[in-house]
Amino acid sequence: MVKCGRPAKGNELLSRDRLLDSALTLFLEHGYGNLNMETIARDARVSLRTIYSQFGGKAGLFGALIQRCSDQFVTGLSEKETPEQTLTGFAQSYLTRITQPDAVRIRAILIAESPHFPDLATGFYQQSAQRTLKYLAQFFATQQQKGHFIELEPRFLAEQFISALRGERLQQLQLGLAATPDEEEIKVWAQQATQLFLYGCITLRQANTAQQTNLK
Amino acid sequence: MVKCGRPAKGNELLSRDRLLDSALTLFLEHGYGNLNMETIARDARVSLRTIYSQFGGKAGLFGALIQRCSDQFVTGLSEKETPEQTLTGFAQSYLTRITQPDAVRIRAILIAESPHFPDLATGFYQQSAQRTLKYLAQFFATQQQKGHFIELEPRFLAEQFISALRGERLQQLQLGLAATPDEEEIKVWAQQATQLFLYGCITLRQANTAQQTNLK
DNA sequence: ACTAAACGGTAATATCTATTACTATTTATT
DNA sequence: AATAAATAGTAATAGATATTACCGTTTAGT
Repeated sequence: MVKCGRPAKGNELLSRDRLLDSALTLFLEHGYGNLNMETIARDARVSLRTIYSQFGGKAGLFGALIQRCSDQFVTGLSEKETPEQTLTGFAQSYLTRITQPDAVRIRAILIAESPHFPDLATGFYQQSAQRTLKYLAQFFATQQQKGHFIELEPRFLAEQFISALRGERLQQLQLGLAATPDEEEIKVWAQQATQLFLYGCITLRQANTAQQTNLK
Repeated sequence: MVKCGRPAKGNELLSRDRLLDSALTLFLEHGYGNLNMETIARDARVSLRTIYSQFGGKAGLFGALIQRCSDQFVTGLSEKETPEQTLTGFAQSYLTRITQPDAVRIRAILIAESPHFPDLATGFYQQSAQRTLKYLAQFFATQQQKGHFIELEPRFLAEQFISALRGERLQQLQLGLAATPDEEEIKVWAQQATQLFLYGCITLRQANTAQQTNLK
């Protein structure tokens, strides 16, 4: 017989967190359709009834999970000396996050289930990608005012920069065809992608300088 | 009672094609896990036994489907007057193909099932993406010899160009958050992405010219 | 102390579905 | 004509699983 009964005061959220942790791990491992509730309950040392009373069912549990980890995908910028350094720094943080196996997996699962959970997909995207894009766009807008970047929609620049960062490697990661890059690989990756992108949107004078000094 | 029995000579492949067509449509609509064999059999006016004797099972049927449609994702280049025109033309063809709802969906399903069908994912990627990237890399290599592009790995340039083309919009499409673009949208999309990319890898003299003439 | 709330554990329910079996039918092959 | 091959249609098999029900236990609130 294991300890059971109404939880002591203060511990009310303990089992809830433990449940969410277990469920996240298991969903990442098995995906949505191939994971059964009993496995979750056993792993979290929680009764099936508790899951249903707290989350309403499998879908509710999955939704709560996605919402809880949406924030982890937001990446901000920290200003450095030059725009290039700022963007390269951002690129490294961003790539480090989204190439994590768990991050790749959660995206894949969400893509797979998005037809069944359209609201969840929307919420996740707004909480993660949209916010990151907003920070980037603000940065580009500011730099444009300083005359450092050509006059294109800041939002467009932000989207294209993010897209340039992802690269083909992320597609391969998503299909399980490539290994998670280590820190050194990400560094090179971030730098090359950022440079290639920059010389397309930095103003001409600076572009010349950068091209002559940084590219061999 | 419906016609049955051994098929007449010449019609042997008829039911096989009809089966594959039905299965493709249904897989696209329901995904892999949410589609049952009975639905496929009814839709294709085929018995369950026929499916199992021809494809071995659900997995075999799915595999045959993916292989049959891999080729449709390969896009080649047709040389135009300038590199920019060539790449823009390619961009339009490429975007037109990969933004088709069916193409988006098949990719999403494959991503979702890639843990269960690693070989299928590998085969699909090699048949489609790898071949397209190869064409692009050859083009960049040729242009580099003519001195039109900076000296970076042609393969890297090809990957970054493809990635730039996809843009954030494709992510949104994959999550079901955006509508399929029409021809006009794709035209703008292709042009903007190509230009932004080009001024990062085209040689300086040409970059200057293009920037002055094509960018407002 | 007493009641209600929240829990764990087991089992039952109800449904869904991949796969196989079986029978009757049509055509190819000899 | 006789046999084998390939099919359609129906039903059976076997297994999985989301959800609910029930029972005993522990703690909060009064």
